[in-house]
Amino acid sequence: MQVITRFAPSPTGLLHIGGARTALFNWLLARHYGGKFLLRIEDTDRERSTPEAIEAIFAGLKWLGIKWDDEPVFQFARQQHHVALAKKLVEEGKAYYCYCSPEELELMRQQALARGESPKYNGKWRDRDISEAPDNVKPVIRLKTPQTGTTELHDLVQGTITVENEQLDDMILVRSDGTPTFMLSVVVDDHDMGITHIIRGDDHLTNTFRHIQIYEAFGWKMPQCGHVPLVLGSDGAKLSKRHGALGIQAYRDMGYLPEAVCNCLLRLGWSHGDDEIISYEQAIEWFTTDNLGKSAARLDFKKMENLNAIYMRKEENDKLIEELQYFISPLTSEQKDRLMKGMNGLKQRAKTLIELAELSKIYTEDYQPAEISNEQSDVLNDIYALLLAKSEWSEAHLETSLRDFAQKQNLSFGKVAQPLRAALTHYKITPGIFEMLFAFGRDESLRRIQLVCAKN
RNA sequence: GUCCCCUUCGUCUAGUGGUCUAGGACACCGCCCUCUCACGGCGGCAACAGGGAUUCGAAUUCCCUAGGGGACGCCA
Repeated sequence: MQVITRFAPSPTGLLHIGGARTALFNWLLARHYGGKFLLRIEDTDRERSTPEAIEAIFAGLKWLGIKWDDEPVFQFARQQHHVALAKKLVEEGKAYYCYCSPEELELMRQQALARGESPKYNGKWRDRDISEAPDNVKPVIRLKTPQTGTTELHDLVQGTITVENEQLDDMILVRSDGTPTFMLSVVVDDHDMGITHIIRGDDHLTNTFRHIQIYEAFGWKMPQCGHVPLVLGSDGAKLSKRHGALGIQAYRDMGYLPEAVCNCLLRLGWSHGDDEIISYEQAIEWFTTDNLGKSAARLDFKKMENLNAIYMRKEENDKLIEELQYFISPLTSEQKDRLMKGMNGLKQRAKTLIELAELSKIYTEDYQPAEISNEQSDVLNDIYALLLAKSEWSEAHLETSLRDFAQKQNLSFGKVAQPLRAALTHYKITPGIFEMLFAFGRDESLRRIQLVCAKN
């Protein structure tokens, strides 16, 4: 049997970190088993669904490197089909019309609450004849669910969970305005799409028991479910705007690489022994629901930064320069050339692309001479003479010459390096001087040194 | 209120009855390397929520308590 998973967000806001992790898990599971990963946009809430949100979902997934198979399914377009199936259930006696008004239901809930019961529908129209229906109320369609016994879920993450059927009420399948509810649409769509495995947040856990009852009413096979705990904010509270319920786009804007974000998300609630740095390929090879954790995890930006730093160091220099373009103004070919030559030293000093962009100013900004002391100026004059005589301009050769020079002058290498650094750039934190000399090139390096010498 | 779930270092986690005086990673601290800052290397700090029970033996099984989370919409 082919494994088919899906990610089914509602386009009512940003694609946040929790949703991204859910998508990642489903994608990895499908890839692991050589199956399919489908995307379904649950746009049935016409009030809150927006084209911008749909676009943000597409863009977010693409950025993360999560590619879905086939065309996305839009749930709204399938409404007629959903309703038709609900009506079929009514004909079969498995669902019924309910004429309770919203006010009546609200009262019902409050009364149940007052009795210490869970606030649920009391089944008023379950066995009542339609002839008793009031004229002024448009009915909803409710599922006739079992009132006794239990419903069992064999969850891939949580294990077997049992709920008393009396805890569940007759859920609404079709609203009084004739539109299907989420409960109905999800089940029908998952069935029609051939979904075999669903990984989703455990906020859906109780919904799943309702889904099971709908599957049973239709006589369909229930997909395998795995409910993963939610991602919490760094303070352990539910994610809110304050601590990271940001759109995935925000992580890009903070200068993180998608590989690092995915790696970080992967380790939130999933593990493979002591492995920490896990490539997409390895994740696909290793990912199953067996090692998904059961407890909620907090998002740690320090760890995300650390991972990002690791991925940046591993990244090819030209790729990094490409990524950098997102944060800086267009580069001239000369600037690009310098950056290429100096990137090795820069990328191990930055944790994010934003920091890298900041550091890269050493090579891209206009030159500002730095201040040096008279003593340093003397040394610098000698260095200038030394370098001027050089035709070979490799890092290794420059290092040999300058170290040799320091030794002959009986100077600690710091005494040589400091004025040279100051002459090349006014930045205090920089890559090593040999790399900088190399990146700037012979002409520019000498020009800068000479300028400082002349000034003093 | 009712139901469901969770609980190992500050954080993410390994751990499925004996190999645990509990391992790794991030963070933090110290040392080394060193031309600044980093990278890197070495070392340190630091946890089985509490209480019972089962067992020769429990982080691992069971029960209770506490804490946290989730769900209870004509939202998804």
